[in-house]
Amino acid sequence: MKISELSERSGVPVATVKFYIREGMLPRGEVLSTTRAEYSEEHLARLRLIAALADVRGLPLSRVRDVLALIDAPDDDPIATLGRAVGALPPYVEADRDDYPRARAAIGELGLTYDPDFTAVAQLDEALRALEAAGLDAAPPALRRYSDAMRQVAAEELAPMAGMSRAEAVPYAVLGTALYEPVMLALRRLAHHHLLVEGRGR
Amino acid sequence: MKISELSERSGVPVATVKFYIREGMLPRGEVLSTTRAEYSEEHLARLRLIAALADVRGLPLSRVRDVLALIDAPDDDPIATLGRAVGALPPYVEADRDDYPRARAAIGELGLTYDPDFTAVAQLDEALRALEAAGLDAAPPALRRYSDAMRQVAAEELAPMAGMSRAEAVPYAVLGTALYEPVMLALRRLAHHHLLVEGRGR
DNA sequence: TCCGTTGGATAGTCTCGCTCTCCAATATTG
DNA sequence: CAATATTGGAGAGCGAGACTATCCAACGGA
Repeated sequence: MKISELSERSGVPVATVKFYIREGMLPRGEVLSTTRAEYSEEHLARLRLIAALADVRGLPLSRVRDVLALIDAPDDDPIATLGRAVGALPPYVEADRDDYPRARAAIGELGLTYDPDFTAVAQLDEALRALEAAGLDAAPPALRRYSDAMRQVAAEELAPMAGMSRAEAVPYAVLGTALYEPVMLALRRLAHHHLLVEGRGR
Repeated sequence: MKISELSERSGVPVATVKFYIREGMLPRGEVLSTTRAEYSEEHLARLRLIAALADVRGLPLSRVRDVLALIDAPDDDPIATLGRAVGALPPYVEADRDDYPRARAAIGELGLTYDPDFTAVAQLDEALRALEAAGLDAAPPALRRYSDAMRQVAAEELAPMAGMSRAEAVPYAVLGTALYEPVMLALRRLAHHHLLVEGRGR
């Protein structure tokens, strides 16, 4: 297909497609002549992935680039690759330290694995710091309700990955992490609403 | 306290504090003389709230303003106020339509309350659209694992609100929604990691 | 007394994410 | 076959957002 079709089918303006190509996020189409280049279904899928991360999740393009780079070149350790890939998603923290006291304590009490190289540890530490600063309860007992629910969810989510190659697993896991998060958060808010409305109605 | 102390205790640069005051997000201190103004603990709390929403959650200042406005002037219906307040948090959607087919179907099957005025409905619809576009499973059975977990979490979270006045409840609910979300997401990622590492170790 | 700090206003800066303009070459249409 | 439209590609330009730097007159502390 030509660039105008690619644009129509993805909903991304032609000028923006060109911009993504220039930025190296989307490969150039196969050049047929000076005024023709052919784009494949793979280009479309890639473009939709970029749009999903950038528009739906609101990732800055620099983060989208990071995620794409990890998808393109997963290294030998798929767990480490996955860790870095989901680390590119919000909330953004600089993993500059190697000691995360709040997160370490919480993770220990909750029976999870503490690995300072995994970005989620820094994210948790930062989130707990913010809770404390705002005067909300950040102690392990209050966190238990979240960790129990999340372990259950995580176990069900990982089941489909059992039969995948690592080349398939990384984009799947990144997309899944990125795109199910808003679903989960919306359902939490809807559950609050449901409980409040129900409580008032009676 | 003076502005320099306010700045130190909050970690926000003086120039930025001035900027927030100019933008009307933070009230001016009580003017004592041409070169002195007195800031209270409430100013500090407000500033920390702004910093939590803007820095930790990465909200655009326009959204922070929306949240603050709702905290400052909750209207007569606390549930509607709460709905609009959490609607100011990401993910951002314009609630322009009044029909959200995917969300409506999912909410119906999951036994929740469908209310098109509640922003989370639009957020869910958008999130499901993105899932479909990416080829991931957005059907109600796949969503069940999230809704079950979220209902359980939501019920435990609402318990402390029973004894609050509505003036207390709105900021509490907004802050809680905003600040526990990253905790929950980090724990989900940690649970994935834990399960993967554990599975590999054996 | 005198230097450093303060509150307050204005203008400047930097990044991001496009979007606009241009161009020559090629398709398409009448 | 001529006239017109469209294409791929490159560069510069732009508008929003969020600060940040400069300036200034008026204090206040040593």
